[in-house]
Amino acid sequence: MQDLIRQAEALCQRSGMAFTAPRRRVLEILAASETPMKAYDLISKAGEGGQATKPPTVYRALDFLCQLGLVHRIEQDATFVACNHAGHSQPVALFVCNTCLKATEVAYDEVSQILEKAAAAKGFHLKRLVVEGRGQCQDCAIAA
Amino acid sequence: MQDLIRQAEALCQRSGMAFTAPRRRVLEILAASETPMKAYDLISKAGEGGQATKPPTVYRALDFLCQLGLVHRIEQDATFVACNHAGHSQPVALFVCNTCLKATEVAYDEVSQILEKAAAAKGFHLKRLVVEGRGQCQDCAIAA
DNA sequence: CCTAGTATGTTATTACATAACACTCTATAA
DNA sequence: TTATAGAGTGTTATGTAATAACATACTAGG
Repeated sequence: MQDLIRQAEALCQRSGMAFTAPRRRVLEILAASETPMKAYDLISKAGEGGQATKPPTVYRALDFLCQLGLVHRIEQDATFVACNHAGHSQPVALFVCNTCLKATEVAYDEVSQILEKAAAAKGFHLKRLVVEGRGQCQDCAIAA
Repeated sequence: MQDLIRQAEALCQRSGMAFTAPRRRVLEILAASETPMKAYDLISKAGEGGQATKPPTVYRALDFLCQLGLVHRIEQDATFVACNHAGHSQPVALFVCNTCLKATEVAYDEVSQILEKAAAAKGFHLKRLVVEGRGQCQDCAIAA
């Protein structure tokens, strides 16, 4: 997790972007969380201790972090999760466990090629792809 | 489009579910729309002419129609679109054009198998899958 | 030093979705 | 016939997600 922060710093430096306090704070909170978080939980968490934090501050940080690929937004339920593969922004699928709510990240290449072809067959040129799943993770399967 | 309504009626009859007025109304509006619609546009559209329609009425109808596979929810932007392949609820990917906003539906099988395997490799058992894309459709590519 | 660009702080509002409860309708079994 | 269970709708209110708009601060280049 400290790792992730360092990666973020390095990434920002390379691309000439500022890794400012609110951005760091949001990433730290997400990195420390076991499960994806809702924006408003992030907002209240970010406000603990220090000064109150308002929605736009957090949403702006999230936009920034998502663009860098350091954070992913899970569209299904509007939650946010820190990314493992910081930096190399290959497409990833996010699988969320219905029981423990943890997210598993899976890189795919094959899939995106197939989908691009399938889209192309209908004349559609794909720019962005969202692949998400729900189900049961290994730990919860064992526990059950 | 009349077709879709008839399919819906048949589908409901077979499964012993009621194809009630609000459900029909919501499906009609969606089927008549060129592009996916936001819930609140649906709500105000549904309220035109007849009596005012409130959010829960429409959301309930949408839940119902989504469960039957007659309507899809596009998670990226929280819109809803009527489905072509009523009845046989195979997994579909939805590709939305950034220009004209129309949605293209593409069935996939291959992809879901690959993703299931990829998930299984991490011990994850997949139950539901969301595949969505953004890009440019054929018509808009030609126009540009 | 000033000014353009980038980022944050703050207020207010818009958009998306559901909880909770009362009511209606219909089928079925006493 | 009437009771009652189930499914569905109507309505009020509220909860939750996200952004518009504008003021302010920081920093680097002319």
